[in-house]
Parts: sequence; C-alpha cells; structure tokens
Amino acid sequence: MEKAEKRRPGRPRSELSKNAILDVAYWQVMERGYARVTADSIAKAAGAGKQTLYRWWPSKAAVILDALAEKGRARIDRPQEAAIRSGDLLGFLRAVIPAMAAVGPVLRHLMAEAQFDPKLRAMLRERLIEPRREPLRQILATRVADAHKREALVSAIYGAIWYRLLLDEPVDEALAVELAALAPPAR
Amino acid sequence: MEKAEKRRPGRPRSELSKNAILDVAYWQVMERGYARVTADSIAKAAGAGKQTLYRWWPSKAAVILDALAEKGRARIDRPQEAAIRSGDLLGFLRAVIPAMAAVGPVLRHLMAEAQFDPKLRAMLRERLIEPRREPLRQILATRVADAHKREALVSAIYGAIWYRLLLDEPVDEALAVELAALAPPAR
DNA sequence: TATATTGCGAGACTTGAAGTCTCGCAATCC
DNA sequence: GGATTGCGAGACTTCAAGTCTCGCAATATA
Repeated sequence: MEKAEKRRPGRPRSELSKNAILDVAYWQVMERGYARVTADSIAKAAGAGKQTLYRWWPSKAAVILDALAEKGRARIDRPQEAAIRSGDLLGFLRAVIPAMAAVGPVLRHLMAEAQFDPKLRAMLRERLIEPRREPLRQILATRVADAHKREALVSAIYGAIWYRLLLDEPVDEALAVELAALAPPAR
Repeated sequence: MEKAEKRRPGRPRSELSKNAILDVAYWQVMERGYARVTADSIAKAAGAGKQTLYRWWPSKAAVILDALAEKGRARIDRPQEAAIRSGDLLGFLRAVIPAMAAVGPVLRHLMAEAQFDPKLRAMLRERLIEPRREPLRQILATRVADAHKREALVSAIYGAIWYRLLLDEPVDEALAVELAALAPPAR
C-alpha cells in the first residue's frame, strides 16, 4: 500500500542530493551555528538547487531537524539500549544528558523555530521528543505505577534538561544524578 | 548616585509614550498573537515613532517582554504571597500554573526569540525567570536541605511547565498536583 | 532671551534571509 | 518518442527588523 506507487513516471528523486543536503545541513549547523546557516548556504554547499531543498522539506528548519534526527539515531539511541533493558534510570540519563548537551545549540534553535511554526512543532515532537520519551517511560514503568504520575515525571525530567539548555544553565552529570533521584526507588 | 543625573539638558523622555508603547505591546500581543505584532504596528497604535521605541528598547521582543513583566507583577506575584509565606507548594503551583498558561503563547514566543538573542535571554532570565524562581526556592527550603538538590527540583518543576507550554501539551491543575508531589513532604 | 542639547513623530530607506518562479536539461515510464 | 517529473542555477518577490533623516518640541544653562 505504501510502495504501490514506487515507480511513477518522470525522473526519480536523487538520493545523492538528498543525502548531500542532510549532511551539509548537519555539519554547517555544527560548525557555523544555526544562525549563520541559510537555505542558500546548504543548497550551494550540497551542489543542489534551492528548489530541490524546498521540494522535499517545508522549511530550512525542517531540513536541519531531519539531519539531526538522522545522526541522533546512531549516536544517541544505541548507547542507551542497555540502560533501558535493565531499567537503569541513572545510566540512561548519564547517556542522554551529555548527548543532548553536545547538540544543545541546535536543539535550542529548533525548539525556538518550532514556536513559530506548528508543522515544525509536530515534526519536532515526532522525530526528536517522542522517540526519547518512550524509553524513559519504560524505565519508569516499574517504579511509578500510575500513568499520570509517570507522565508528569517524564515532563519533569526532560523539562529540566530543556529548561536548562534554553536558559544557558548547566546540563551536566550532576543534573543526571539529581534528576535520577527524583524518581521513587525501583521496587 | 543613580538619580544624580536626573536632570540632563534636552527634552526628557516622554513617560506618556513609554506607557503607551508598553500598553499597546501587551494588548496587541494578546489579541493578535505574537507573530502579527510588529515594531511598526506597536509604534503606530501608540502614536509614537519607531525610533522612539528603538531608543529605549533594543528589540521588539524586549518591548513585549517588558510589557509582560509589568503586567505580571500585579497579576501573578500578588496572589502567591500567601502560599509563599506558609510554604504551601501546591497552593503556589495552583496559582503559578494557570497564570503561566494564560499568557502561554506570549511566553513561548519570548523564549523562542531569546534563543537567537543572548541579550534578550539575559533580560528574560532577569525579568521573568528568576523572580518566579526565588519564591519557589523559599518554599522548598524547608523541605530540601541540600542546595543542589533544591536547584534541580526547581529546574524540574519550572522545566516541566515550560516543556509543556513549548510542546503544546496540557498545563493545568493536574500538572500542579503531580509536580507538587515531586517534592519530599515538609518536615 | 539665546543657544545647546536631547527627545519626539513621521516616514523613507537599507538589509537580509525565506521562500517562489523560471529556465533549459536529465532521467524515467509508457 | 512523448509525457512527466526532478535537477541545478539563479533571478525574483516579500516582509519585517532595524537605521537614518527631517523639522519640531521641551528642557537646561547662561
């Protein structure tokens, strides 16, 4: 049902350009900072036309979000798997927090853009927020029985991290330790 | 030392224009929404020149922040005083959370702009964030002895509220109840 | 009163990036 | 071979932020 339309007439989408755009978006944003990356600079450096970018993504921010989500899958989610299986909250936070801090400047700008753009907000929730929230829920499942309480705790933990990122306050291992202590002990 | 320079030569700042600008900024942003308020629209409606606005504030966002902080003092801080004195965390959150939710759309946009502008970020912390954080610290003082733990809890509580505001998730009384339960009971 | 100084409203102007449009060429399907 | 869709290149449009300029108003000092 998805792939029924696999072969449409006309020239197919260039995977080469797609990958080049995502790659350039990621590196430019890391090296120059979000503000100094433009749709033009991405397209130019990727050897692509600006239209090609806008054909597949609705905005510049969407490209960067996509690029970050791509990289994140490999760099963030893998290291956490052990912690998730063993319900090790502290271990989980010790992996998540430095990873988020490392891309903090990008995250903060994406969150900012998302405030002006509901579509991007939905995309952000879907690609970055929710995928990280679910594992935390699993870890907390054995400690907090009530679903509402659990959800509030999820908001408190990720909320604290985002809050500090957005306000230029320390996002470090000490925070991981304190946040881990917020949850009731495993039973 | 501050007011020694009270009388400088030249025409003094017009308090009339200043107040008109702050007032218009507040109401326009409430009625039209942040995105549809421009420096021009504020100046026009306030019967002021755009230069007058930029002479006293560094950016459009700074005006709106100032306007919001002004109103906030009366509407938010007053009702909380009783809760603060009695160390009533739940009462405090029951006052703060609806107040923040009521101006949520403005808060979210200010936080967003602040991500692109370090000066505005400092102003935001100073005018909106810190003044609300201090009372919470006082309430928690009797419950959490360790200063680092207390600070983490402050980040968790306000973080959760902001996180939900920014992500369009419920910021309501239920959240107040759950967040209040995060703190250890008063001794 | 005279002069220097600073603020005022009005509005023209500059800037810069986001997003759109157009062109001629390339790759694919039928 | 014709229809269709994507491509790179780059011109073009749009829009709001912020600056500049002008002539006038209000204050200080002399």
